[in-house]
Amino acid sequence: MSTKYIKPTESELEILQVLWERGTASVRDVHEELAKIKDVGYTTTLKLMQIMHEKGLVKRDDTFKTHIYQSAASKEKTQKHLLGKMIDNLFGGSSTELVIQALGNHKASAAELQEIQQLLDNLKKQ
Amino acid sequence: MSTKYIKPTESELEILQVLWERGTASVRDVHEELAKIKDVGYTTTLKLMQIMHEKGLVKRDDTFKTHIYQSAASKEKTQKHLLGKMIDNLFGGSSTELVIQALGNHKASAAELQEIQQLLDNLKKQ
DNA sequence: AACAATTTACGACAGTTTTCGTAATAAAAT
DNA sequence: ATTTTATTACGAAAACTGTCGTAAATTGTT
Repeated sequence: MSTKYIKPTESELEILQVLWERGTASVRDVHEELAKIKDVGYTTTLKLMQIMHEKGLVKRDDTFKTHIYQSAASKEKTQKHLLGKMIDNLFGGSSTELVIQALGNHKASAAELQEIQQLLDNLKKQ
Repeated sequence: MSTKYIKPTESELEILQVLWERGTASVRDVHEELAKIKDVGYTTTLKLMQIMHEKGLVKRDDTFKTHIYQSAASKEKTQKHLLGKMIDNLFGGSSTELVIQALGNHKASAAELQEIQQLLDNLKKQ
């Protein structure tokens, strides 16, 4: 495969977040979401999304004046990639170490713990 | 607290990695470690570490000609911070979702699963 | 003391990221 | 049809990252 993975920047990730949530969205849609959490101009969001399109991070339908964007990669795929990178960079390649840190710091609800338990049981059966 | 956390870049993380491993190190020490895994000039490593010092990412003893550096933050603290950021940015604030992804993708050994199980049992008791 | 080697300091440059203003274009409203 | 509004395109600039060369300062060697 010749498709090289491109790591989204932090701002790009914020935009992808919105796109994943909505499926498809215009620049205006995305911008209004972002404006809730940060102070940024409309054309900044536009430019960012145009660059993301050049990079291949997003696809878009430009049939109509208002272009409609969507993420090129699924949320899961991106999570997997970035997580793998972080495990290598910060946790010496040990996903277990990362899991322990994640569980140790943030407290999960009983239901969430149950979910993890189930996953753990499955892994043990192999 | 007024101490704003500064996110290390990827190159800075490579340097921190060495510092965490060795505790303290000179630029030369760090550079020789990095030279094993990447092709980079000495002054590049030096400059990076100087900038890290300005940012407060590392401390140094410049009593002698050869300055001795060490990380300003522990590995655990940095892991915690970056992990938290990733959970917010990529996993909608759910550490559980991250744990599931991490466990699902990378296979852990039986011993590691046991370790996670133990941690999970502890969490359940609360 | 003179020379060589090591280290830091400094400046510069290319590439990327984030920012936004202005102009051009298209659509909608009057 | 004219005017207003919304959107895209484009260019530019500031900030940051990663790169290294050269000079200055310090230490070590002969």
